[in-house]
Amino acid sequence: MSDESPMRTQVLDEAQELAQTRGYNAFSYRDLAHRIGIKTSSIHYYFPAKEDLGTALVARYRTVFKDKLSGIDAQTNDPLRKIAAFAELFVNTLLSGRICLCGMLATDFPTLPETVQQQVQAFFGENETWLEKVLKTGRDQGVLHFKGAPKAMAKTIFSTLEGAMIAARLFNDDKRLRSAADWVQNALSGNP
Amino acid sequence: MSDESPMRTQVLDEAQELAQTRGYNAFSYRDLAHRIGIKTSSIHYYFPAKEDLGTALVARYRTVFKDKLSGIDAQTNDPLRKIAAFAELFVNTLLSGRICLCGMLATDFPTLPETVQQQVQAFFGENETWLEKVLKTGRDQGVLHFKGAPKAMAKTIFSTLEGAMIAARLFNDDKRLRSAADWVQNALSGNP
DNA sequence: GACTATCTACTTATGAGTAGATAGACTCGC
DNA sequence: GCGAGTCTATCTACTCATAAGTAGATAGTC
Repeated sequence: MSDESPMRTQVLDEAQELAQTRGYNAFSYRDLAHRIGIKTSSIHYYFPAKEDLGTALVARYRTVFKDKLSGIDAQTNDPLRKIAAFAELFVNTLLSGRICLCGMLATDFPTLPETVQQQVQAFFGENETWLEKVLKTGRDQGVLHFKGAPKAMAKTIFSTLEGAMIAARLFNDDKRLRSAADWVQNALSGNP
Repeated sequence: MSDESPMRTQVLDEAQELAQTRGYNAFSYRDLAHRIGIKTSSIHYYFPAKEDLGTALVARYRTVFKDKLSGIDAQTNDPLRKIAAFAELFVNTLLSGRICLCGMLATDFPTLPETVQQQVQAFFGENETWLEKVLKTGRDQGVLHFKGAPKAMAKTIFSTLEGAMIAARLFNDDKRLRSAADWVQNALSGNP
């Protein structure tokens, strides 16, 4: 039952898609089993309880996302470009017909097992810390312009992107997310 | 079974609280019945199917919200104050331990009955139309400053507030929503 | 023979919804 | 002004499907 088992990965993949489109409470082991073509008991073999599946799901998502942030850092040093690339991650997720996994789970929050709640909070924290650093550096360099603490600004930007994703899907309109992302960049770059 | 039946209202009240805290798929007629102290069949008497309950819920929410917008319009003509009062509606909801009903339902969107989906979209539309008008007037008067179409700006502001509510609850931190609201106002008022 | 991965077959609880009984209030004709 | 029927709101008692999880058989692999 190694972490790299193809079946385990497939279960996580399908679970992630369902969680990103329907939410934590709106998919079941049954749904997963049907999609994959196995029995629910086989899923219990890899993830004894749904909590285990949820935890593994967000843990993997966090890892993948951290790698993407590292990718951005490796790609450019320009703070404004970093913000643009960050927003692009969200646009790409939306274009694949999904919402950010942790955006979905954040609305399901009170119904989640505690270990999953902690993972979701950790995801938000990591992203906001990354953004904070970019914002601070950018302001120190004089290329980004905003009032108040970089941490507060980071939280607001992250919230805006998460909210815009949800609204964009509601109307099946990517432009909503795009224009939210543009607004953020415009405001930070100090344009009127 | 008139719309003003106290029991019907109580069912809607409890359902709304559950929907605003847990989401559409995470509450049942059973939960409702337990809370109120009646049997599930009594709820079916007022709302034959969950879809009926969901539709009535959002319909009522829209009406209440429209009244609040009218209240703001009656209270002030200053566009910036209107925006502030609008944001205040969200803060108050959050302080009562809830997320905007339609923010919750927007993430549950693909799992909702069609009639409920339409209601949720209508709610977003109404709010954004109201905001759009305020933004347009404000810019024409020279008191609000932003690039692009008022409609696009309205959508972004609304998304930001919805997203910030969700994130604020995740960390039980009202300040997240407050600082998002402040940022919106700052950006619109043309401060750096 | 132990380990891995899967299956069949089950349990217990829940969810949405239906059928039909009942008790009390309301009303209409005599 | 009273009784027969009707309406309102609730209940009991079900159905059928699903959800999460368990026990234990089995077949292949190391």
